[in-house]
Amino acid sequence: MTSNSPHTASSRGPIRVLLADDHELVRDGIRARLQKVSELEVVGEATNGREAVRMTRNLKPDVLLMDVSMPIMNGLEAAMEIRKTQPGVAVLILSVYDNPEYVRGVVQAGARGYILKDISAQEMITAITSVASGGYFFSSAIGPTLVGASASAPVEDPYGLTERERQVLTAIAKGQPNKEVAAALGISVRTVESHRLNLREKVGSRNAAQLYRVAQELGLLD
Amino acid sequence: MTSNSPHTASSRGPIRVLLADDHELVRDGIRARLQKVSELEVVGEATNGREAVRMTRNLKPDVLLMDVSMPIMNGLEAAMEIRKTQPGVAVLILSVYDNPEYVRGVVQAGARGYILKDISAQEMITAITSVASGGYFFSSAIGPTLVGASASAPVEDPYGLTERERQVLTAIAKGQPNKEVAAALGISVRTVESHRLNLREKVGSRNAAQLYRVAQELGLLD
DNA sequence: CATATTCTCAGTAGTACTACCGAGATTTTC
DNA sequence: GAAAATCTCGGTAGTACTACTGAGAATATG
Repeated sequence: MTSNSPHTASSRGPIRVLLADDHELVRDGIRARLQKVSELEVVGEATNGREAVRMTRNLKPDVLLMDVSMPIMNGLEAAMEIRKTQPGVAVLILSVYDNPEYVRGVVQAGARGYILKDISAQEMITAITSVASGGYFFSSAIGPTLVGASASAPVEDPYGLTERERQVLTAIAKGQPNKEVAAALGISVRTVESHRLNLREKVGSRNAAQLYRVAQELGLLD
Repeated sequence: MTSNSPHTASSRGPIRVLLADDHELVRDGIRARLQKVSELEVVGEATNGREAVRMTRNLKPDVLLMDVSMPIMNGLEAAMEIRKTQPGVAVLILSVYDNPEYVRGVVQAGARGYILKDISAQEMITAITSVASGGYFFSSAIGPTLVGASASAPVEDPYGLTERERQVLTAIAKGQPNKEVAAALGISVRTVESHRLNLREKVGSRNAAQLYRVAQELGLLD
């Protein structure tokens, strides 16, 4: 419950924002957006990671809104540096990639949020307010990533398994030997073995050890 | 980038909030907090999960601010139900637990945020605004959890496995039969069998099928 | 230095799984 | 209504895994 002096609008006036992006056009666009809101104040602009770190030290903004890809020092490296030296500054990462891998890396680097560049003005303002007041913010598009895939998409079956095969696979993944699977499904052990053989062929695994992976991949567990 | 009609303050007036908590005291407290802000409107109060689901259907709030622990139907079950029937409603979970396990479960259940009950009024308002405008919000205290163990925390080993056992387990999880594991590690097949036996004992699984799960749990794969 | 742990390996036996073959019954598909 | 797919089950054989006991060597641990 240790909150690093979260920003409260009433206590300190406007939220001070430092922008970091190597494209002037993008910076201008963001600045134009944020200027419309009185609670936000853009206190500076950096064009690369190193500059962002230095300016953060001098300007002490509440929020650093920073692009991931920048010359000299990228957003992730800068975020790590800032976490170590200026932990009170909330870093909000701006990116064009909705790649799942990125999000994890960004949070690990110490960022407090991750938003995509196609975000609306309203959402961007909300995101800045969120991280300034001590929270974590993520664009809705990358939300499912937080859980680790499998959430929203019902998972396509790339193996073409039949209903019965999925039942057998589920039981196997739970660790049940053929005898128990047979009893549970009311069929012969030999039939279970048949299914097992077909399963291995379809998913391309040599033995039972890997069937768990597939079962999980198909979302048969939970 | 499919956003389920995110709330924009300018377009639809105040954010409509439905409260769900079995303690009247807590509801009163939240209501008192939110009433101070003109952009928020509490449209109803539910005292359990089932009621929350029903009221959500009728009142169609923008945000459902809901406790996890409630009688009849808890917050997680309610969240899952709402995701299926009312995906447009952003569920924000309120909890006293900062348990890492909970957060994942909550997001998997379809919630758009997780805040602790010791949160400040300012933060709570920000959180509601965040999820209403299409984002995900998490209290700062539970932020590190989002990364998912494996990174920041070196993953506690609840089974007390030795280094060698982890090596064997990793190979087994990849689907290698004992003979190959033995060859890879330069030891006898019998030794691998010993490790295998010890592994099953330590992690409590009957056969190889479940060892994959453990390997993954310990982050031995990636 | 005694003790404990880990890693190593073996014997024996039983159970489970894998790899083929074939085949009847039922349902779905064209 | 024929063809294809699915689900069912059996034989035979070989390989892999499980269970239990025992034990030597190297490495911590106290």
